Amino acid sequence: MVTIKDVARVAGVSTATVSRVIHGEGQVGDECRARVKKIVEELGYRPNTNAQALVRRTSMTLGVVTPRLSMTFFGCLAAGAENAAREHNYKLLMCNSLYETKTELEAIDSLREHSCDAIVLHSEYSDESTLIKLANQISGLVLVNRFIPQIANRCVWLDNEAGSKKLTEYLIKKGHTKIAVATSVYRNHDPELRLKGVIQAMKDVGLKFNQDLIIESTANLKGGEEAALKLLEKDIPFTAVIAYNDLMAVGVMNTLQDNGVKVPEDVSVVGFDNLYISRACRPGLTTMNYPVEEMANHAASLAIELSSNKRKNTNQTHLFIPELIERSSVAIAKTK
Amino acid sequence: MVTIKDVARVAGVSTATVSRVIHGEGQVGDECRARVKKIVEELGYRPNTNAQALVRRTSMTLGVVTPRLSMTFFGCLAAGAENAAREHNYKLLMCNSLYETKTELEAIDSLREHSCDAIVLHSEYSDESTLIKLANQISGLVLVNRFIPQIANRCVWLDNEAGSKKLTEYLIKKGHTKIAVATSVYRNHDPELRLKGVIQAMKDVGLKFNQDLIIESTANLKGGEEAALKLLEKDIPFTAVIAYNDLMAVGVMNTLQDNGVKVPEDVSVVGFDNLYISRACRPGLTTMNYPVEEMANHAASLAIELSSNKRKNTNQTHLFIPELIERSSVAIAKTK
DNA sequence: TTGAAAGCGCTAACAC
DNA sequence: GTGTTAGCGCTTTCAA
Repeated sequence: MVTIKDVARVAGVSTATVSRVIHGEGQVGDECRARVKKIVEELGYRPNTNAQALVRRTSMTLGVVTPRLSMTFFGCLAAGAENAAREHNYKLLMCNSLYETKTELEAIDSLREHSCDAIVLHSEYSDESTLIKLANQISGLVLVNRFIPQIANRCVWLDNEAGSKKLTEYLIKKGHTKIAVATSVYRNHDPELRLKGVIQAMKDVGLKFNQDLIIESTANLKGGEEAALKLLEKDIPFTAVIAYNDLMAVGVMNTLQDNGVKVPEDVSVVGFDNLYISRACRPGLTTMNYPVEEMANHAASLAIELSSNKRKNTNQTHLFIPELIERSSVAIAKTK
Repeated sequence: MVTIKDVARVAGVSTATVSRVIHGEGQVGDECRARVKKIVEELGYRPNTNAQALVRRTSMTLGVVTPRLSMTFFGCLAAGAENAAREHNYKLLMCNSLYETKTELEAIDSLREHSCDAIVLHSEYSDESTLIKLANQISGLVLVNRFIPQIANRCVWLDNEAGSKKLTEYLIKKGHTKIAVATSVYRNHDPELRLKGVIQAMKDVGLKFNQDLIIESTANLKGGEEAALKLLEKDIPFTAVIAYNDLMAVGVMNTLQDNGVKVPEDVSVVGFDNLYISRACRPGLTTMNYPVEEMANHAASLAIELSSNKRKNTNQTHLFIPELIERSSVAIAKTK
């Protein structure tokens, strides 16, 4: 390993001078600068970031904590963060929290051991007080999926409720009044907010939402399949189903079709997130776009700037609005 | 930030003793050990990993370089690596190479600056000599998708050719003889190997492969759609199409069906990878399982053990065999 | 414009 | 059993 000392020795200067040349700041004579640069090149010298982090007390790394990297949604989140990190010349440290508060906290601790002071966190289960405490301790911590008023400027979030409301209004405009909802068994933030949006939209036009048409299931393909089955068993008429997310929606669509229910002719189905899968399934799924990658990019930049004091903590929040993606899974409601 | 000195001062011992207690090795008196442990707890002391990395010359981090984290396949790869990293108490440093050799090399350089000496690399475009050189420089470098004989023990790979052959044999057994192939425009390793498997399987039973039935396109959903269109235009009879991967296969299936071709009644379609999408699409896609997560886990462990000399470099290679996943996209060939 | 030197937080001989 | 000490590779005053 070639160190700054090696470069200094070969160039016949002090390490301080080499350091100045490397960082392009500080006064260095032209001739000297050129010589050092040449040696750096020849020797293939690259500064050791651990040593730099030690003395600078910051390591130019961005930590990202998400539940599970193998889920497309979180892969996209990580990709967005990576992008921002690269632009800022930061490295990306990744941790899976596996949907557990304990693992999540451990991940953050281990990130801090690495002097990693910019952190983007997607936390579903930790409670607000824990998160607030954390945010107050770590100036570069940014949440990417939740809004907590006390730390508004540290939240990059999507208006789930408004999105869900918009989606429901779209369905109502198409004549749907008997609307079923396939939601997540874990009724935390997002599921609850999205459900709220549905109910509000219906209430706004004087429709009353039938609570019996709420089906709880796991928030994935299989959960969607199971939800559709349960729904069919109930034998309550419905002309549309709003799934918590795209994965569930596809499961619902498939099972409905397998049971002779035509989508969208008999029943319309919509999802949320606009994952790759919503383009691939048949019929193409109408859904709300969740600009995760863009949001993660924004969150990562924010975290980096906050942690390096390039941006001061204000009261501004960072709200994104989902937009409707129309495909082919919705039709005018049957009037019978 | 609380340092080892703080702990030492409060506990009335030297930093060496604290260090011994932290790592549980070296002789320390029981009473003293207990006192130090208590103080560590009280003060919330956590060792600074940058300082540790500096003196130990190794940073307990695993670097993973893949083309693009937002692609499901690479997300799964990263998840598998994360798992192994966690087990070894390593951190995970992620880089996107964006399918470019230059970015890839930069990523590896920056990983090395971090004293990150265990690296898992999914490289599609770099040439063998570059990779061999790299592997010889970095003892903890492991390739996760290629086999290069000179560095056999550093390769964790899937037998693409055998997998593709097996898949083709399955199709032949179902009576298919007119088989089309939708392959990637970038005819590097995997696509070439998989194509080879197809041709070999047919040759083995005395069938000759019609080169006109090879369609090149991008290796994603859209590419599959385009490939199907081109195939239809050619107006050459075929009863099955083997797509380079699941994404293409789904595109092919959808476009075929949109054009009135029934899958699998008229045409059978198969993919490769066994991504989530192959379960979600209709009909369910018959495909070869690519155990990425497991392979990445293995590769990461190997990289870590190699870099820390816990395992010595042998001539053993690390080969995985894909297995057939039967779903509903294949039927007996029509005899007409 | 350049160099000397202190020190970031930690580990590991070596001494006692 | 425990402490002293010399660095790991780098940055950054301060002095020249």
